[in-house]
Amino acid sequence: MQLFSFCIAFFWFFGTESLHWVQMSGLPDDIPFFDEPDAPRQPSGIAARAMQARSAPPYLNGLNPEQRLAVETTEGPVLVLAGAGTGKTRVLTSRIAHILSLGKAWPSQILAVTFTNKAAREMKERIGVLVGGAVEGMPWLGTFHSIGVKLLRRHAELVGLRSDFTILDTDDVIRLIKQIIQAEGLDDKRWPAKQFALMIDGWKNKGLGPSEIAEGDARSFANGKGRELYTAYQNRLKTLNACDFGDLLCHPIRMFRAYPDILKEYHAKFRYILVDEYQDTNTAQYMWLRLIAQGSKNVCCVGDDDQSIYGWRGAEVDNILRFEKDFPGAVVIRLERNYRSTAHILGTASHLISHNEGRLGKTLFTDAPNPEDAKVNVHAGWDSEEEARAVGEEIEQAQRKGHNLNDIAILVRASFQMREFEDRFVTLGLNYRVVGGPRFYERMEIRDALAYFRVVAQGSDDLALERIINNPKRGLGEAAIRQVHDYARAKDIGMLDAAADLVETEELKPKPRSALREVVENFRRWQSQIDSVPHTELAEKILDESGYTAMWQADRSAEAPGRLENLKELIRSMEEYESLRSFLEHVALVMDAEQNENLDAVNIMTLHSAKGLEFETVILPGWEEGLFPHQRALDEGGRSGLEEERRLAYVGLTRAKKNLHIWFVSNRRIHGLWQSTIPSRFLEELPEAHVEVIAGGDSYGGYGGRGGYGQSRFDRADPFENSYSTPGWQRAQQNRSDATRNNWGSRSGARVERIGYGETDSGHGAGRGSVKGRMIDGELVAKSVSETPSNFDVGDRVFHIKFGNGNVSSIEGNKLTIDFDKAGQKRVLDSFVKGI
DNA sequence: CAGTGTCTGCTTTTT
DNA sequence: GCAGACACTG
Repeated sequence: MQLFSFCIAFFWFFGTESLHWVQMSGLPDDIPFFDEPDAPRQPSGIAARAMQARSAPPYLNGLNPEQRLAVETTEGPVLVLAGAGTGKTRVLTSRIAHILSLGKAWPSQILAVTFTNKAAREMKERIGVLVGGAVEGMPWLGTFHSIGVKLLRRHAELVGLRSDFTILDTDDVIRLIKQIIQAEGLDDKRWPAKQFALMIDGWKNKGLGPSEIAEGDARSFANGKGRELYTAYQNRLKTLNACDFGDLLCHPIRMFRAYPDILKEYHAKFRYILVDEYQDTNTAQYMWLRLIAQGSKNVCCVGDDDQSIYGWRGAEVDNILRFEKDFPGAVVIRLERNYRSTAHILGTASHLISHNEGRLGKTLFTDAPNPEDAKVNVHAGWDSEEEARAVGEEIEQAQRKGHNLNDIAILVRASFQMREFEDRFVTLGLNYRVVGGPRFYERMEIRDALAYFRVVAQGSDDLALERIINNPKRGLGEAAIRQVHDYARAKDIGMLDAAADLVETEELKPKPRSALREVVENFRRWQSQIDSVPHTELAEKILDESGYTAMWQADRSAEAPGRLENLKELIRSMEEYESLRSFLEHVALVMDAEQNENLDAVNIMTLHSAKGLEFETVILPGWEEGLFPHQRALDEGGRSGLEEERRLAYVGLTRAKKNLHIWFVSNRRIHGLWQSTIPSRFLEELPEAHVEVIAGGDSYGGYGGRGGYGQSRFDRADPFENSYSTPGWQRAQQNRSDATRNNWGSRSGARVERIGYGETDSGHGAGRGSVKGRMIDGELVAKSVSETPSNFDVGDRVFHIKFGNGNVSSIEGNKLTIDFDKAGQKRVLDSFVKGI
């Protein structure tokens, strides 16, 4: 491990412009921290005089008064409400630099928590710049999970683990749960492992162990066996010496509660605590923080309640709203001076978010309004094809004017929207990158390779072994694996050991027996080489000798070369680590890979993955009811669901620095069917003063640019006015529940208002059961709709608002396939056509 | 035991 | 409309 903290003397040096860190002795962080020296003394003598003589240290220059207050209020609880683009990270990093330079704490006495590895990495880098490179001196800067791992490795035995426990990812967890469900004699079709994994995740997000979950929740799965299964799962994890992600938070909480003396040591240790993105903390993280923060009261949480968009995965906005109660005497500092966006963009975003209730309230402003700035553009389009076409044209135009594609982002609500843009950009030959797609370490071949490595590093990692025992195919089918599995269970040993035993007996059929023997011998050999062969070399050997590489070389499919390339990349990336084991540790927690930033390309991503980023030009397509706000958010989350969608819109708007384009269309293909849509209610919530309505591209006003047939409200001169600022739009709002019933099939308006509200605010987990009920209900509704025989017959002449005239060529329930005279063959719902 | 047809279901995502 | 999961067959 490279976790050496440097003992740093905090002297100001005469006349130096930046901070100088004097590295004294290398004090490994792993030595018991309670032996650490007290916090460094305040500088005295020459150093103190030098400090007084100086003007403000460089990291304070250029901070605005609020930022500076947030940096300098080091003592006591502080909540920094940092609006989008107000210099949040700058405050956090400067604050750390400030604490260090005043000599208030050693680097190892500061606990700084983030949510993502990316945020942690950025923070490390930026502190590095401020303090001149002593970043390793911050051993406790990391994600909640990575700090959790660190705590657990030290105290594993207190929660019933060994310190070399493995961390399971979602895939492993689901397979494990499936086994448990089957072992209980339950039907794993009726009770999907995936669903139960989500429930467990939900419980762990709340910090609940098997004995603490609500009776109703426990009963809602597998005929009341929920609690039993959860207990069995936890026991199984213990025997496997493994943790899931939730445990990385829950185990430390349990440990701190059970061993107050250990908690005390950490109280003494952490003098300053900082938390980034506080609005995203879930209950477990909150409990964790509360326990640790009982020591030093110097807790600084930074966040923005208006950007809380992860309620559905357990985040509690309440944590940030409650801060002042939780930490009496807290200083609340608002950062509202925005350095990112134009006044029009800020005005638009502020006006939109003001429609939410239950916020702490901030209004962003800019010091640098510029009359030249463009207003926010709202575009109306016919359908998603036109949307993609027009956006493509607009981007090409911007490119011709010399804009970088890298500065442009398309932010969508749901990933299916990306496809249309991708298709269009491919035909245009426009570079694009999809941010946040399947990540490197989640690719099948990478996970397979890692499974091999895991078994070599940890012979008892049964989940990993099961993944690759018959991959490449060795003729070890379900039957043979079951035999090994059962034997291992019976003897309470690992599967690899069980396999080793079994091949010595006559129990297996000859073919599987020799195949299994080879597997065992291979792993035994690799295991024996773990200390003698360099780990990158060993990794290559494993993949070659197991036949895994050969399998992909023999594969003639289009992806095979890419997969081999990925495997090479994996081996290459291992070079940075000291050993196979330290590499695996890294991989378990840091599941992300770098993007190619050298390529100039348009960024396409979801609104969620855009949080924290900024772009010169932002395009927000698909602002239609049902898509954004998403129907399911409304169905399952009721009012709070709508507010979260609005915050998501706010996040989208505030990503833009200069140009912001919002799109809505009147026809979109959803689940393969063309459906009419109505503009998002969020459009109505934008302030007219900052918005300009653009009448589509040149194809606007007619279908596919060929124009002419079909009339709709968007045919008029000013679609914006006519569509949502007028009595007509108001009427549409009132009729929304009817419209959505037609437009969105089974997930629909009227029914939802009856069932959906009030009970699911707590997010998934608890909500799941009731959601399921609703889905079944929805299915029934959908069926009754589709079983209603259509009023049309094959051969009927019909008219469709988008496609014009055509003949019905076939009918399935209420779904018609129609040969249109001009638009070709399409499948549409019968409610969208009229007989003529 | 592995390949081919049929059925299902369909937001957002980190660790 | 399409991907992923599952059931059936050689």
